[in-house]
Amino acid sequence: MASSDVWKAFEENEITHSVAHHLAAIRELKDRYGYARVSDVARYLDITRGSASLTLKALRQKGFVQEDENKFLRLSERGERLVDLVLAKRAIVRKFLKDVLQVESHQSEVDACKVEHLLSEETSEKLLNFVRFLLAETPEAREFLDAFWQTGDFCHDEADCPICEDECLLRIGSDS
Amino acid sequence: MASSDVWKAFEENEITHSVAHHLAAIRELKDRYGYARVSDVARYLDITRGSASLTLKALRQKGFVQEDENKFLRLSERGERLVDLVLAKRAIVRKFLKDVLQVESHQSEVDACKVEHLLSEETSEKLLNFVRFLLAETPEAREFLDAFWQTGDFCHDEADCPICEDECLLRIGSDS
DNA sequence: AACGAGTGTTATATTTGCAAAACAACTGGC
DNA sequence: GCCAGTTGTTTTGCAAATATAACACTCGTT
Repeated sequence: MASSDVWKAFEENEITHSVAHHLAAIRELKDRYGYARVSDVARYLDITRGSASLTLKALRQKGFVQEDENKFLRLSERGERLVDLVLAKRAIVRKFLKDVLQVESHQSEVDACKVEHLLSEETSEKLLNFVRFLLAETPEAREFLDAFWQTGDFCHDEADCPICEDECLLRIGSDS
Repeated sequence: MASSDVWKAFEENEITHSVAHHLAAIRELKDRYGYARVSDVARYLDITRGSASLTLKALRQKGFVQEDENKFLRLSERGERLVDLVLAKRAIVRKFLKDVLQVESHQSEVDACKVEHLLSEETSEKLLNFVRFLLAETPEAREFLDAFWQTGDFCHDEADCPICEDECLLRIGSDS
């Protein structure tokens, strides 16, 4: 009766959305200004210093962040790797949404940001490959994309829809 | 200095992951067994009745769920629409991951389940269209997919990568 | 009538993420 | 040297989402 193993996996992520952005903030701030302190992170994320201080303390204890003698923050090796992964996922998804699906730019940003820390490595890698292939200038990719973009709305008819044969998804396209 | 409007949008979702699955449980249980009570939902989701009771009470107050004289639950009109959307998004993503990217089946399930309630309507609709077009038997789609699947790993070279020109994502492909 | 199983609710606790406020330490201008 | 501003920490409080445990109701069996 229970199909609970799948949906409960939602909790079991290495990091939370909030943590991902704390780490990314350090990366970004160091890149841009050469350093990142607690206050800088707080300002960047538009939260209070107290809040940032607590979150970053936890991240220090978990070994993702280290602190300078001058209270300058930096990512540990693990932290760097984690941020690499998260930022890569965000960039891949954003690229896919914006440049392939042609989702509006800001919306691409938001959606990519929401899922960046949730995607598995397998999915991310395969999506990366897919987007790379799609946007490379091979003839197959070019022709396919041209055809796709030109077609606009496709298949509002249940009969020959390759998804609806499994489960009916037409409702999503009809009233919104 | 602050780019905080994007990442804080994570909170602003119509429903949470948990709520999505409570609603989907009602749908599923009614389809399968003809009725859904608090305990049935709890069993289905493998949580305690107390927890389900509270969540469902909130959903009743928000007008997504209604209750029979016999304590049987059913989705309101709004609830039905919401579940339609969520399940459609899950199905679209799963289909895309599994049948296009060829992500392993269970992983597709898990990843789809994690993002189902986070995607915007715009993204979902465009993804739906994309997958439909891709899996329809047009020559462009066929040739493209054949070429893609056959190629396997693509472009492990930063130089001609259409994503890395913007931001370097190669790290994701190299060590995992 | 009484009991046990199943059901639903409530009371209480935990965790997470944030804000607000109080405090100590440092810094730079005067 | 002093004072103002900035920084980092800590304490406290809050809200949301969940969990557990205890309680109350109903119903069928005996």
